[in-house]
Amino acid sequence: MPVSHRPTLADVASAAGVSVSTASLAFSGAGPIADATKQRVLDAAASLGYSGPNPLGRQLRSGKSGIVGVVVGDALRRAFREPVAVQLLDGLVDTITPLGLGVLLIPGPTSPEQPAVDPLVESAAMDIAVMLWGGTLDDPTLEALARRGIPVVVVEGHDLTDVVTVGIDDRGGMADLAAHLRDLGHERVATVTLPFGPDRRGGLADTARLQDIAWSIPRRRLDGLVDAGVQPVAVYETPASLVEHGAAAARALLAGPVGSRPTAVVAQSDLLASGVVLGARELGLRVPEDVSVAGFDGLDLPWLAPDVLTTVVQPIADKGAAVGLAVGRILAGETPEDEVLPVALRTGTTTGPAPR
Amino acid sequence: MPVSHRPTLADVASAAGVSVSTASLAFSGAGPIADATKQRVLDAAASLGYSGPNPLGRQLRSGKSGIVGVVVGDALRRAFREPVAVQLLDGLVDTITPLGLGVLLIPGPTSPEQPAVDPLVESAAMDIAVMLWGGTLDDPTLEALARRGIPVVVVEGHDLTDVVTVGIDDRGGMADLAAHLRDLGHERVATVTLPFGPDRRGGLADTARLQDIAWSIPRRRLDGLVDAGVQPVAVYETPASLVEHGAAAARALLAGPVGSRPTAVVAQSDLLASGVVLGARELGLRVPEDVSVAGFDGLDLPWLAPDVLTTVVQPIADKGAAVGLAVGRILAGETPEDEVLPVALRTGTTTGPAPR
DNA sequence: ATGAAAGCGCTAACAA
DNA sequence: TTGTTAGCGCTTTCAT
Repeated sequence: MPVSHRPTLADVASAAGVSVSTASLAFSGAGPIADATKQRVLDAAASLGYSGPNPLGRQLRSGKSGIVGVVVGDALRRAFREPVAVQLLDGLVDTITPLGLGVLLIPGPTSPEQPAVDPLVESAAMDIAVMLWGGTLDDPTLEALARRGIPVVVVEGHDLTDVVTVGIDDRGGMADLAAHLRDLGHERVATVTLPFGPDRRGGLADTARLQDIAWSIPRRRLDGLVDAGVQPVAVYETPASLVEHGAAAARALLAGPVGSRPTAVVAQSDLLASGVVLGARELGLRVPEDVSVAGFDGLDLPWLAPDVLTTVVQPIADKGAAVGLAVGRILAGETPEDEVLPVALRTGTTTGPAPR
Repeated sequence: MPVSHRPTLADVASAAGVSVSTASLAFSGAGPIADATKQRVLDAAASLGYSGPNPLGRQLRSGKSGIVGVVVGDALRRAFREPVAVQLLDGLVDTITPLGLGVLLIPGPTSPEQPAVDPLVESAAMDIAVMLWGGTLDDPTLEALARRGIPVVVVEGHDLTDVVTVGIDDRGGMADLAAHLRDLGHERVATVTLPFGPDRRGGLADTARLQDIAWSIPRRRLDGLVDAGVQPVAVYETPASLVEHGAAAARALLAGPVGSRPTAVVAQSDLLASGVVLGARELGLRVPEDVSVAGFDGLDLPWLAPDVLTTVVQPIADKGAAVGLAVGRILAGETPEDEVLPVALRTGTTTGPAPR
C-alpha cells in the first residue's frame, strides 16, 4: 500500500522487504550489503519516489549539519562589493565542497547603532563558523559562537586565543611598498586608508582619530608604512573600499599647490587606489609624472588599462583555500596553527620618480 | 551532578526540576508557562552553559531546516563578479532574515563539460531553493530539486510550470532603449551580448549561433531591439559580463572606417557597456560624438565619471525582495504568481545624435 | 549479510 | 500551568 506522505526509509525498506538498517546501508554504502539486496532497495526507492535519506534525520543522528557558517564582516551588500572577500569566499567554497560542506551566509552587523547579532548566529545549525574580516576583539558574534561551542576561523582579524586565524603579511607588504616609493625619491607621501572601524568616518584623520583604529587591517597597513620610515604627511580615512571614495580622497589630498602637494599616494586597497588615479587625472595631474599612486590587493582593474597599478599582491585564492583547509582540520579534530600568507610587491606603471 | 557532554534540554530540565516539555516552553515561548518556572529554567540553563535548543533536534522535529538554498547560476567566482546577482542576493537576504531563514550558497555547474549537479543540491537540508539566473529548460538542478520535492523560485529564467518565476521586463526595456537610439537617428547599431549559454563563446555571432541562445536574458534583450525595429548590424557575444570583454567587443566592432562603422553600440549589461566606452576611447573615438554607447542594469559606474551611462535601470533590490516575498509565501503554503518587474530608461551622456 | 533495538534532541498532543 | 508520551527519520551498535 502506497504512502501518502513523503516516503521515508522505513517505507522503502518495507517495500523492498528488508529492514530499515539494511535499507540505510544501500544508500550510505557504510557496511556490507549484497548487490542484489541493494538493487532491490534502490528499485523500491525509485518506484516510491524516494530521493534519498532525509538530511534532517541524518544530521540529528550524526550530530553534524555539514554547514559552515560564514559571517561576512559587514552588510552583505558591502561585503560583496569587496572583490577580496568575494574571491576568498570562492576559494573557500572550492576547498570545502569536496568535504561535503556547504556555506551558510550570515550577515554581520548592519550598522554600528545596531550591534545585535544576527539570529542565525544564535540558532542556525552549523558545525563551524568563519568570520570574514574578523571584527574587533570583543565582537558579540564571537562571544555567541563561543557560548554555543562552535569553533571559529577568523580571517584577517586580531590574534585571538581559542580561535584559528588566517591572514596575510599586511605590514611587511606595505613596508616593501613604502621602501619602493622611498627609493624613487618620494618624501611627501599621503595615504588613503580603509575604514578604521564600524563607525566608518570619511575624511582626513587627525591624531586623535589615529589612536582609534579598531579594525586590524588598516592598523597593520598603516604601521607597515611607518616601519619603512615613511611617515605619511596626511592620512585620509574612507568609509568603504570603493572607487568613488578613492576619487574623493584624491580631490582632498591633491588639490594644493605643487610645493606642498604629496608626490605619492598609497591607498590601502586597489579599489581606492584606482579611485585616486581617476581623481588625480580629474585634477589635471599626470600619473605617475606628477603624482605616484599605489594600492594593495593585486586585483584586475580593467578600467585602468593600459595602466597597471603598482600594488602589493596578496594570494586571495590561497587564503580562501587556507581557510577551507583549517575548517577541514578543525572538523577532523585537529588544531591547526594560525597562518600568515606572504605577499609580493608588483611594480606597475602608476609609480615613478618623485617630481623635483 | 554535572554532565560532561554538551548539555541538552533534558539536563536543563532536570537541573531546574521540571519536565523537558516545560523547559522547552521556557525557550520557545510557544505555550503558557509561569514566570517563576521560566526563570528557574533559564537560570539552570545559564549555570549549565546551555545555549539554547539544539537546532538539529528542533529541525528534525519540525521538519523544517530554515534554510533557503540559493543556486548561483554559475561558479561563485563569476556570479559574485556580477553586481546584479550580488545586489539581488542582498535584497533577498534582507527580506528572508526576518522570517528566520538563512541562505545556503550552492555553486552552479562550474563548466559545461561538468554538468554534474553540486552534491548540496542532492542532499543538503533546505526548505526551498532559489535559482539565480535560472539556467536552461532541462536543467539537471531543477530536476533534482523536483525529485526531492523542494519548491523552487527561479530568477530570470524561462517560464516554467511548477516553478515561480521572478524577472524584469528585459524585452520592453530594450525596446525603449532601441527607440531612443532610433530617435537620435542611428541606423547602424551593433550590440554586445551576454553569453548565450554555458559554452560561453566570445566573438561575432553568425546566423547559426543566433539560433542557439540557450539562456533567456540575452535572448529577450536581443528580441527587444528587434521589436523596436532595430536590426543590429553586428552581434558580438561575450563570454562573461566583464569590463574587459566589453572593451574587446569595442575593438572588434569599431575598428572599421567611418562609413561602415556602427554609430551606436548597445550592450546587454552596464559592465559590458563601460568596457565598450573605454575600448572606443582607446580607438580614439569620442563618446557620444563619434559613437553612442548604452547599457542595461543601471549600476553605479564610478570609473566612467563624469560621464553617465545611458541605460535601462532595473530595480535590483526590489527584485531580491520580490524573490524573498515569494519564498515566504511558498513556505506559508501559498502559491504566488510569477512576477515581472518594470524597468526604466535612463538617458545619460553616452548617447547622442548619430554622426552624419 | 541482515535484522532488532536504541537513541540523537527536540516539540506537540494530550492528560492531569 | 505542568507532566507524560510519542515520535520526527535516520544511523549504528550488536546480535543473529
